[in-house]
Formats: sequence, C-alpha cells, structure tokens
Amino acid sequence: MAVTCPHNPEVNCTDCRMNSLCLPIALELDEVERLNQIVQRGRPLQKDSHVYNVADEFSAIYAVRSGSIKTYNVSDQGAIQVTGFFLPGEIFGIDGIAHTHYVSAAVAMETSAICEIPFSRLEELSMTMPSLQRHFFKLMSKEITNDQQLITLLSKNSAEERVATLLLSISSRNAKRNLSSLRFRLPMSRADIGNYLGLTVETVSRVFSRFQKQGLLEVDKKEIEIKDIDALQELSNI
Amino acid sequence: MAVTCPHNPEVNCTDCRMNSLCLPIALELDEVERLNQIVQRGRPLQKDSHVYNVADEFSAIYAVRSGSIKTYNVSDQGAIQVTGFFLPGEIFGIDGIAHTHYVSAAVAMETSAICEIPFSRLEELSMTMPSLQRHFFKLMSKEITNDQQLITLLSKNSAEERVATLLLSISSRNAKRNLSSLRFRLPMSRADIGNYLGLTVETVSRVFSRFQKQGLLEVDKKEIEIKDIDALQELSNI
DNA sequence: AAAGCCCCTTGACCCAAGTCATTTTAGATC
DNA sequence: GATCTAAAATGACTTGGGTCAAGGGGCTTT
Repeated sequence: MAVTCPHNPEVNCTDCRMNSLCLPIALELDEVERLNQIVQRGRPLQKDSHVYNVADEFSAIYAVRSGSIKTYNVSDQGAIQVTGFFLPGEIFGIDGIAHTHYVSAAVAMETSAICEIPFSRLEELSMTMPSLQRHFFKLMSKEITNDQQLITLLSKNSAEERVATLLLSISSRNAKRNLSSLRFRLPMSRADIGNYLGLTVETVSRVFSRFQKQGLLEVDKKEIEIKDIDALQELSNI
Repeated sequence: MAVTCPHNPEVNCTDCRMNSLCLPIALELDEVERLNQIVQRGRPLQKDSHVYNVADEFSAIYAVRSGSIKTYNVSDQGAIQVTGFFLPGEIFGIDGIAHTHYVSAAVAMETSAICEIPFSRLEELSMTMPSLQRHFFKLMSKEITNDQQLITLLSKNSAEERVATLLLSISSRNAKRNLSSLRFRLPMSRADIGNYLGLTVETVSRVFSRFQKQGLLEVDKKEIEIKDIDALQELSNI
C-alpha cells in the first residue's frame, strides 16, 4: 500500500485506512471495487465549511476520510441542535433520505476530507449486492440506536454523566482507529459539546473543571488526558 | 370491502384500512399482494403483553393494526427509557436490525393487533422491488429524524413545551387516521409520558393541570379535549 | 506590541423541575 | 358495597443547572 497523506483525494476504498470501519467492512474485495467506482472524493474542506446545508437537495450520503464533521438541525425558529460528531470512517447524511432535501447541516470542525456516495447509485448497487443492502440497513438502524442512547442520556442523566459519556464515546472511537484512547484532542468547542448534550457552555466548563479537580481528567483547552477511566465509566455506565 | 373488526386477524394488506399509512403506501396493487404474502397476523395482544423483549432474537419488524404500542430501552442498570408510542399503521422494531437481538422492548398499551413482517423475507422482497427498498430506507430515515426531533425537544425545551409537542403529535397522527384531532383518549399513562419526555410524573400532572386552568385543555383522566390548539402550537412551535 | 476577537473559565444569584409526603380517584377483587 | 391497589393530583421544600456578569488567555490583524 502506498504511503498516503490523510487528506489525499487519490486514495480509493480498497487502500483507504478506514475501510475496516467504513462501508467496505461488509464487502468482498471485488464488491469494494464496485463501491469504489461510485464514490466521489473532493478536495479537503476547510474548518467551518459546509458539506451540505439545511434545505439543500438530498443526493448523497458521506463518509469522513480524515478530520471531523458535526451535523446539526435548525428548527423553524432558528434554534440549533447539534445531532452528531463524526470521525474518520463514520457515515453521515443519512437523515436526508426520508425527504428530498436535507433537514440538517454538516460542517467540518477542522480541515477534513470526505467521500461522497451518490444515493441513487448506492440504491442501484444495493439491489445487486445483498451484503451492501444489509450493511446499509444496519448502518441506519445503528444510527437509530445511537440517537436513542442520546435520548436516554438527555432524559435521565446529570451534566456530569452526560459529559463523561461523551468523553468515553470519543475515547473508544479513537481506540478503533488505533489512536490513543486516553490522550486526544477534542475536535469540537465547548459550545458544541453543550449544545449536543443539552447543557450551557458554562456547565460544560464547570464539569471539566470539576473532573480535573477530582483527578479524572487533565484538561488543556481541547487536549484531554483521561487519568481515571474507571471513575468516568462509573459515572457513565451505559 | 368486508366490514371488519379492528382486531380481526383475517384482514389482508389490500383491504386493511391502514394501507394508506403503512408499508403498502408506496406500492402498486400487485406489489401489495406480494407483501401481503409475507405478513403474519396473530391474535390480538392483551394490554401489557410484550411483542418482543430486550435481548429477544431479532427476526421481524412490526406494524400496528389496531390499538397502540410503546417501545422502551433498558440500560445496563435497569433504567427504562420509553422511546416511542406507535399508533395504527406505524412501524416499530426497526432498531433491532443493527444487532442480532432487540435492544428494546415493545408492549401493548391496550388490546392491540399487530402485523409481523419477517425481516429476511422483507430483505428478499426489497431486492426485487425497488419501491419497497426505497420506502423502507425512507421509513428508517424518518425514524432517525423523529428521534432527532425528540433529542432537540429534550435538550432545549421546557416541561410545558414538551407536553404541548407530544399532544400535538398525537393530535395530528389521529387526524391522519380520520379520528378527531381535538378529542381523543391518550393510550399511555402519565408515567409513560414523563419517562418519554424526560420529566417526572408530578411535573406532567402539574402541566396538565396548568393547561386546564389556562383553558388550553379539558382533561378527564386519559380523555383529552384540546380547547386552544393555537396556544399549544405557540408553545410547541416545531 | 497593541488592539480586537473569540473561546473558555469562574463566581453570584435564581428558578424550573425534582423529591418527598399526603390526599383523591378509579378500577379491580372478593 | 367493602376492601385493595394503582394512577393521578397537589402542596411544601430542595437543588442542579441556567442566567448574568466579569475576567483571562490565546489567536489574528494591523
């Protein structure tokens, strides 16, 4: 395999370092190649630039190749709700399928590269590739169970429990990418975390401070070091 | 069309009064018949009996034919989170697809009849019936956007706003079934409402009382009459 | 290097909703 | 119709997290 820059648009699915987490995971080698044919790779996105915006026409779903993406909904009154943070290998844009237009927006939280998968082509491919159809069903169903876990978190858990759960989620998703599960850089702002978890920035900040004081974390701006993962898990226990 | 009892297990998809809301909505007549072939209809379920339970093997999704169903998740520590209320024509059990076993449970809130749709048969059928595949994708995507609306509600709205939103949701879903949108019987308990909305029973009860005092509702146990739908919409505005 | 901006942190205060306790009501069972 | 039980309503009190306000540190811009 060639050595590749993480934002390199030339990488194909077969060689992509994320293929063990991304759509190809359920496919045979020749199937991956057929999927690869329909995937479109653009140039890297700068921080804060949109992949798609609310009311854009829905035509594709996306995979993160490098960097990180956040998605958010905008209510009729303009209120913003962050609905997800997506790391390399993760799929976003699925919510657009039910409608002809996106109901959410997706923004790069840092310089990021993404793969665009035109949905109509994916549907066609699914018709002839049972494993892809099944995987795609699973992917959507996984998104549903994720959302339901967030619902439970918001509905039943305290600020500390919510923050602990998010940190552990990022930690374990990092581990899957062979990154450190105990030391990492949060790609999102405190405001994003608060919005996602249904808390104010002040509360998020206070929780980070408290965790630091209690020796659970070492926090330096966005750099996080988990010092007592057991205590976090105790708080989170999901 | 034959006159049928709402719990009658003999009804088929072609004649079912819910077919304009349920899976058949996207299908041609002959396709509905093919769908009908794989649908299994059991005897009516009594109140409080389970359609499936947490950790049951996943093998089918379900449609409500009559009555009403609630779904809930159970966390490792046994905490219950009600994740949805389902009325006739609505589909539930989709979250099981990502896993081999259900992560949720489904219970009849009153005497109910349901249709069981074996998932493997549905997958096969989808492979040869693009409109069914597409509809099913949409259904799952719709579930995702529903969940995300609930996330926003829990994360950003007050107790009054949450309750108003739920009442309006039930009201409009009733209207689609040619039932009254202003007078109806809530199938769920105050405890279920509270659990679903992330509130205590006491708070739900107090909100109902306040709404009644303000002339927005007439409440008699589970019988609800909406007296000022504009005021409710003002509160909900989603 | 000064100025401006944004993000984050911290403190003081307040209120919506939670907790706890009691009463009322409606069915269910005998 | 008397007794039990569960659901619902209401009041008194408490509290976690929101609100408001102020301050600090690290960017970029000039």
